[in-house]
Amino acid sequence: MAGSHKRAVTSYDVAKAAGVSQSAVSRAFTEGAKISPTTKEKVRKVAAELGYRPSFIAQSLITRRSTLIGIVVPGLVNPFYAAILDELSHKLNVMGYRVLLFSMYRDDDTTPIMEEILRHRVEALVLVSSSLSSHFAQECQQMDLPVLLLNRKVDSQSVSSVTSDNLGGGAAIADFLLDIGHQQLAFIAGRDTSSTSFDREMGFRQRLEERGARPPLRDSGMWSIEEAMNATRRLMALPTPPDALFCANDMMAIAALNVAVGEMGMQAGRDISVVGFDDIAMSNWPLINLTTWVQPLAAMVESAIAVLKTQLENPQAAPVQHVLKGELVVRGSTRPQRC
Amino acid sequence: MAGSHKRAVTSYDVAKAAGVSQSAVSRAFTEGAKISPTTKEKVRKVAAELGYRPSFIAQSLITRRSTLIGIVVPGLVNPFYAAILDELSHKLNVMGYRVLLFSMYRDDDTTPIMEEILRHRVEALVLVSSSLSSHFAQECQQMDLPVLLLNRKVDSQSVSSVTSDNLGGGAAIADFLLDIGHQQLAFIAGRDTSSTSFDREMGFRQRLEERGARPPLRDSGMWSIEEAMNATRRLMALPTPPDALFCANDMMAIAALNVAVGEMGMQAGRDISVVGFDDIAMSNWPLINLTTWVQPLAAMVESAIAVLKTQLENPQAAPVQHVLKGELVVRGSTRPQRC
DNA sequence: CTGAAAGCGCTAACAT
DNA sequence: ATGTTAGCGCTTTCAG
Repeated sequence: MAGSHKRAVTSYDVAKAAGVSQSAVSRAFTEGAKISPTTKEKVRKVAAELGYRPSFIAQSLITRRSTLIGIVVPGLVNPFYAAILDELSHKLNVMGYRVLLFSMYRDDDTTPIMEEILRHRVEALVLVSSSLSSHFAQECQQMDLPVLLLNRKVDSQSVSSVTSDNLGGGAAIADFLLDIGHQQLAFIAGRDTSSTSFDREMGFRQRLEERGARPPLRDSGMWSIEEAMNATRRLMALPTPPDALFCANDMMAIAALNVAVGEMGMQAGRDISVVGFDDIAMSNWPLINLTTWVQPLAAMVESAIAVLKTQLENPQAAPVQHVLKGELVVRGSTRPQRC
Repeated sequence: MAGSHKRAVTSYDVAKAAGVSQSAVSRAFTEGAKISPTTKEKVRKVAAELGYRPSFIAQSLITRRSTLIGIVVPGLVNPFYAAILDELSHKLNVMGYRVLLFSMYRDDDTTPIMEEILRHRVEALVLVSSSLSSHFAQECQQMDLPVLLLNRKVDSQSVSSVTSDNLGGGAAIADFLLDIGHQQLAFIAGRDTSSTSFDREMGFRQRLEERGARPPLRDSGMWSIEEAMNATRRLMALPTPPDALFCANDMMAIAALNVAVGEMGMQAGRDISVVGFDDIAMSNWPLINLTTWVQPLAAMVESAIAVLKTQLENPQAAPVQHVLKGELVVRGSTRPQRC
């Protein structure tokens, strides 16, 4: 009979086999339940023989706790997201939660995914680098469902978020590039809808302006390797090409490096300076050696967990916006301090 | 009251508000159910106003279908695994399944995770690059739960697996390295427990032997960047260091490149040849430019999906072992054919 | 300490 | 086409 699974062993089956009531079986698998060691042992033994495992589904229905946390990530090709998911899911597992994963493409509509997630009665929802319509934000709030934006924020303060100081990072990079003597800067943006790209650019531009520097050239890499390579090619083909490139994330900076160094034969740190944002693992590899802004990934995940914990304990807790600070790490892709 | 979520809207609430029976509400949300367009509209309107969403939990309990697929990955720092998970979860979502994710460290014991997964009544289980105790293999089979090993196989043919031709890949790399004139080869292994590393090495060694070449030097990188760098340092410090390195995966090959090129100032493709296995995205970057064996990731995921589909339709279907073929892609990290 | 009974939110016969 | 009823597998009063 196609598609028909064998019926799973139920607590009732165990009860019958062990000669006890069904509730005894339940108690045998409930920490701190009133049950004699004797029957507990007996029940557990029979259960093991029969291959009984309490169903989370039935349990969830009655306790109204799914122990599920929904996580939405914008794809996993960017190692930064992969690393976040890795950390996050581990910590959540340790806390006794299971992860319901939704990997979506950047331009997917989140609405159907949100509907799905809510139908699963997740106990909390983490959106990594993606946003939430105000409609759902409101709805989640109404149903006391904790929602957390990680590495993304929205204007309204009604939804919790954990980000790093994108504005400050952009500004520090402007300072750095100016300090080492660059004249013609350029910015390669992520997507226009992204608060992170926006803030990084904003911080960058403002500091440039404050210091009376020329505004940067600009192109968009759409957060994609391919597009960032194209953007780099376009910028370098300009009549007055930039002598320094600030890319909104490491993946795009590495793409720029691949074009400038790999394709055009330039030497990074001499002919051109390239700066990224994130500090993904490979940026530290000798072969890449990218100067970048360190987003404190571990701290961000830690903070996310902390926020989740308080919201889980007290659903009425007010949303919080955490902004963690990062730091510039100077490597070989930028030229040394001018003498 | 801490921790108490607002009770979710139920079909009964909607029924009352819409002046219909509870089953009418159920039918309004069931494709192709016998219900008049009029009441369906009415119910849906009221449901939308109340924010009603059918509970997957209650649905699962009664239909005995969780629409959940468990996926176990050995961490996500290796982009190859991240890419697999990305592909796989997308396709599964499209098929109407949700993904329950478990990211474990390589040396974690899978037993507690397996227990958890089974309690969720997943409809199938995919283990990426990790193995299954014969005990669970048997238990899953008994309960008609499809299990699939992806990028890993076990000796017993009782569990389905999808791999690429690791043996053939290792052999082809031996041929290639010999053909371009290398004398002293070395192999950097993954973990000893890994069938993939084992098969790649086996194919490599056998071909070397067949062609009367010296057996390779050997060290282990434990699938880790750090360890692979250490292994490379050890090998290169030998009295007769190797002139060519075959690493059991791309991450370790890139680590080797980082040491040989970045640290020791060698030029890859001239002073030494390095070959990887997987063909992760970054291996194709000009800055890395790694010669490697292409594991057909898309085809492997496709095949995994196909296997899953048949097993899902017919739980009694016999396990299958799919071995897909890959191909060598020659890039700059190996020296050109000798003239 | 243990069993009986109620019911979590829903689907699927079964009636009407 | 619609309502009524009986569970899905479990936790949790409530008696005993």
